[in-house]
Amino acid sequence: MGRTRADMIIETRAKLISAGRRTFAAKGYAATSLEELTAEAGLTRGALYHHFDGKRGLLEAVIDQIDAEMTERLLEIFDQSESRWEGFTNELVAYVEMATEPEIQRVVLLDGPAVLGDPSHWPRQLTCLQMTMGNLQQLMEEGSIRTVNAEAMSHLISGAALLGSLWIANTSDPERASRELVESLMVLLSSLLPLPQGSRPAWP
Amino acid sequence: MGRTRADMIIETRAKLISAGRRTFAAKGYAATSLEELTAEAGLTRGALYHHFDGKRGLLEAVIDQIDAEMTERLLEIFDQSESRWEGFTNELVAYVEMATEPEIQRVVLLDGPAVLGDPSHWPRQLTCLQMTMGNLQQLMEEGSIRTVNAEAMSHLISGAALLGSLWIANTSDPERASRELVESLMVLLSSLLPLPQGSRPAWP
DNA sequence: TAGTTGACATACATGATGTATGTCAAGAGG
DNA sequence: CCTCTTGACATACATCATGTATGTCAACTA
Repeated sequence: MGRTRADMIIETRAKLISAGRRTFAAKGYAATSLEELTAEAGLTRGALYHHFDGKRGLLEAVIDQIDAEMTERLLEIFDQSESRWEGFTNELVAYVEMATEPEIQRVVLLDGPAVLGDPSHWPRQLTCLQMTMGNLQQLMEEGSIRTVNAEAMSHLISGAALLGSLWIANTSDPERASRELVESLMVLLSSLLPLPQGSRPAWP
Repeated sequence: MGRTRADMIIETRAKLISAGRRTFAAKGYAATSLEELTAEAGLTRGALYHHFDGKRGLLEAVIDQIDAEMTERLLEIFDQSESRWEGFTNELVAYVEMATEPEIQRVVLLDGPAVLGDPSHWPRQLTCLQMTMGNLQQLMEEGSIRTVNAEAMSHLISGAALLGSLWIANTSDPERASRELVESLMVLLSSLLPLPQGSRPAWP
C-alpha cells in the first residue's frame, strides 16, 4: 500500500510535464533551460532524458496533455449544444477563446509547429483539429451544410481560428477583439449553409 | 568609380541576408549555426554582429526582404486583375501557393512567429497582411462586399491561408490539395458578398 | 537474502551564442 | 602626400545549454 515503483514513475513524469507546461508557456521553448526546468520539478536533467526523448520529447508530451484537456473542454461544450451545427460553431468560438490562453498559444500554437512541424502530421495530431473535420463530415452527411472537401475546409477554419486568437491575445482590448472576431467568423461560417436556389449572386 | 566603402557594406549585408535565407529555409532557425552561416557567406560571426542585432536581427532582416518580394509579386497579380474583388481573390490564391515555398513557409510562417511573436506586431509587419486588410476596406467602401470588421476578418482570412498552405505543402499530393483548398477558400470568401434580401436561411 | 533491474543523479564533451578586444583599410584634413 | 580617426570586420574568450556516458542506490525477484 506504500508508494509502489510504478507510481513513482507516473508521478515523476507528471512533475516533469507540469514543469514543462509552466516553463515553456512562460519563457517559450527556445529560451527554456532544461536545468532550471527540472530543478523546478525537484529533479535533474537525468530524469528528463530517462523518461523523454530530450527537449523535443518533453514538448510532445506537454502538447499531448494540453490537447487532451482542450478536447475534453470542447466535447463538453459540444454536448451541451442543441444541434450539431450549433455545437460546431460553439466549439469554434470556444476554441478561439481557449487559444488566447498563453499556455495554449505559446506552447501549442507557436512553438509546437516551429519545433515539430505541421500539426496535422504530429504523432498524435491535435485531436481538436480532427474534431472539426469530423463535425464537418457529419454535417455534410446530414445535409445541414453544403458539400465541400472536409479536410481542406477544416484546415482553413482552424487556421482562421488560430491566427484570430493570436491577434486577440496581442491586442490592447481583447474583449472587444474577441467579439469582433467571433462575429466575423460566423460570417465566414455562414457560407457553409446550404443555398436557397439561385440566391447567391454571381461575383461582380 | 572603384568600390566605395558604402558599397562594400551593402554588399556584405546582402551576402549575410542571402545566406540567412538559404540556411534558415534549409535547416530552420534553431538548427542554424551562425558560424557556418557566415562561413557560407565568406565572412565571420563578427560581421554579422556588427551589422545586425544577433541571430534575431538577421531573421528580421531576412523576413523583411522576403516579405518585400512577396508584396511585389502580389501587387503585380492584383494589377493584372479586372475588378477589385477578383484582384482580392487572385491575391489570396497566389498567397496560398506562395506560402508553399519552403523559404516562405519555414522562415516567415513557422519560425517567424515562434521567434518574433505575433506577426501583426512586428516592427515592419507583414505588408501582405496589410494589403489584405486594405483590400477588404476598399471593397466595403465600394459596396462590393458586406460590412464586417476589416481587421478581424483579415486576420481570419490570412490565418486560413496560412494553415491551408502548411497543409498543402505537407501533403502527399500538393497539386490536388491546392485545388481543393482554393475551392474551399472561395466558398468561405463567398460569404463576404452582399446578400439578396432575406435569402440567407436561419441557422438550423 | 542475494542478485538484478532500472530510475535517477553526476560528470563530461561538444558546440553555440554573445561580447570584448584587436587590426587594418577607407576617408578627412592639413 | 602624410597623418589621424573612424568603423568594418576578424579573433579570442566567457558562458551556458544540450546530449551522453557513467555511477549509485532503492525496489522487485527468486
